[in-house]
Amino acid sequence: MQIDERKIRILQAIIDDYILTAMPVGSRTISRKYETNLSSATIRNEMSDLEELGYLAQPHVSAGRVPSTKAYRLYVDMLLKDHGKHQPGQEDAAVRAYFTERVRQMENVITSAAQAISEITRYTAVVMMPKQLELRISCVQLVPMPRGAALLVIVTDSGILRDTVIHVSEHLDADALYAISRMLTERMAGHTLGEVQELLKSYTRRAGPDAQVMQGISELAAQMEKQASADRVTVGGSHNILNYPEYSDVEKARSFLAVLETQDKLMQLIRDGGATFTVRIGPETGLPEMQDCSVVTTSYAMGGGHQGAIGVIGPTRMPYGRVMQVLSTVGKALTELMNE
Amino acid sequence: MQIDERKIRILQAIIDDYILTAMPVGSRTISRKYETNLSSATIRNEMSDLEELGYLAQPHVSAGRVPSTKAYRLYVDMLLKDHGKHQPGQEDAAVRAYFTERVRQMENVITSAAQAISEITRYTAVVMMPKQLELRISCVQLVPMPRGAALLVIVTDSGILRDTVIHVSEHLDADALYAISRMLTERMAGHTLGEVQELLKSYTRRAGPDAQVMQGISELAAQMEKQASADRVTVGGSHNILNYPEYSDVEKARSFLAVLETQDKLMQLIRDGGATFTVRIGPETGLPEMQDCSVVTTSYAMGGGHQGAIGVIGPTRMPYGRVMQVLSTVGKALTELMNE
DNA sequence: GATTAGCACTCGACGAGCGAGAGTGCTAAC
DNA sequence: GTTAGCACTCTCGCTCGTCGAGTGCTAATC
Repeated sequence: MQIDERKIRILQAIIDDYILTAMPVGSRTISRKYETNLSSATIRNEMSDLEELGYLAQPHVSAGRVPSTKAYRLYVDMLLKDHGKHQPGQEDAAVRAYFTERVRQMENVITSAAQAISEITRYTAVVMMPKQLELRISCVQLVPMPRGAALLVIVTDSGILRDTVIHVSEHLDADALYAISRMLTERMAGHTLGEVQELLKSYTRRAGPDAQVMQGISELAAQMEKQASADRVTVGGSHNILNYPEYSDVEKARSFLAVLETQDKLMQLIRDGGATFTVRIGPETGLPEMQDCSVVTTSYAMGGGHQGAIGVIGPTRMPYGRVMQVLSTVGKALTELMNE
Repeated sequence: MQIDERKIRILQAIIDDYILTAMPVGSRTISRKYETNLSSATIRNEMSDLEELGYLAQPHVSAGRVPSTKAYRLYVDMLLKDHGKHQPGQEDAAVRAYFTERVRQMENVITSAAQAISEITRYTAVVMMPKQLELRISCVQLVPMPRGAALLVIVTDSGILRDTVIHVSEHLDADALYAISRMLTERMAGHTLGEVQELLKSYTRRAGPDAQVMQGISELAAQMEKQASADRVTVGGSHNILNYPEYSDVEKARSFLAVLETQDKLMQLIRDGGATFTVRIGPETGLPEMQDCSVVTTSYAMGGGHQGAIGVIGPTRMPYGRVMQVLSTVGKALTELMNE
């Protein structure tokens, strides 16, 4: 048996309705709401065919039909084909506004992006920031704090900054700290985090008034390098999942949330699929805990040819079109932001 | 009728068992596990008295007893009285280690603290950072970025830092930016955020090569002031609540999580209760959504006489002793950190 | 040959009814 | 004051029967 144009139309209607209601769809529903010129009996025959072809499943004999993974696959593939002629949707401007509104600080782009996406889509969002080797120091600054403490700030050329509190001699006043900062910046600017650590090894060995400072820098640099040398991933709106009836079981919700807290599983979920959209449906995610979920991802460009990824995780029953629209808009905005 | 020492002992046993199991406690359980020299019948009589006194309730006639709000109140008040002689518990060192391990960066103390507390206690943690009027600028720094962009960083004396990306003239190289940074810092250091904004108003009006920079500073300062002038509160481990059977109903869990996302309700929950411990049990929280929850809070000292608050939210059935122990330890550590 | 009306059939949801078990309250004895 | 004994109550889990949604099949119609 072959799938023809009418079968596809009906399948689409079933998926649309199921996405809306999360309830098995009956033949009468389709005949009344979508294909008004066909009787329920006809739809029934078509549905029976579609089931035989593997696109539909019945939870039990007297329930309506539910789309299978294969059906979603078809549905998404059709969407993806259309998506080339991505018309800047009605929502586009709103999404963009909402997103840029939220992302102000360089340091928090990732987090803000995840939050924005999750709030717009009402699903769970993940944003991945690729590892950055070769992070170069741009500026080192000691900021005076009360009682012999100082805030040590290191800024890199890509706008990542870290700080930590260190102890310094009480004799050093603001001017002295400033002088040290200038000296440090001059000496370290342009060097990678690794080089700086290497450079400082000799210092820390011989004791001296600056030893504290140098050790602080060394530690902070090490920490920054460690953080930057791994892909980092943030999650936004993790408990949006509770809004959907497929997760009205707390146990399921918990195992879902557990996955989100496991870095490497999360990585596996949004592992890069190329420049354009990737959609993993149900079992395609590769995680048994995510059987009923789909993951839609796309990428954004960081400087230096690196690629980050953003994605949405939700029930397989997801308005893929809308989600892709949002992701695409945010992805573009992120790319611009990173390279502006 | 009066409550005597034995009644209290029995009540305590009931509460302890209920905290452990979350199941109504029967007379036989107490007689076997806690008061082995008394028969279940005796316990039954005592329980009947305790119920009359308002300390116990029965979900239904043939179920065991469940402690009432009043019972928890008594229990907690006794704990609080004992807590003066706060023996540095066995866990103390571990908690402290775990906490300091997590809190490295000044900028993220609040978030890290919330996470640490929630991970240690397995409940939901809230950390409040009091508003800071009079935030003084300590340092302004422009860090070169590719293609006519620069990262503007402002650091305040209390270690808060914010950054934003601004456009600058392409003619300005690293040295020039550094010179500007020095000039800016010299001029602004020691001034409050408000003053700086005032100061800059004149600048932004007359156009010039620096107008971009000045406007950037002004905007960032405004943003920082806005953020700092309100009490800020962060939540950690929000979905720990799903681990407890009283929230096995998704609807309840959702309304719980909704409260956590509402700043002012959250504020209301941990609004300061003085230097020492405050425990709000069930209805005492003042929020109908939190009927079955208790909130334990304590405070930590920031510089300048300001007080922040940290707290734990969990089911009324909570090991109050342990929670207070943890909060006390973390509170002290925070105070030290803030004033070191 | 495709579409449709009609009808028997299937199966889950829901409520009623029942027995088992847990735990109580009361009484009488110690 | 404490305890053993017993009748009583109420929930939980089970089965059973009814209701309704939705199907598949057949025969009639376009």
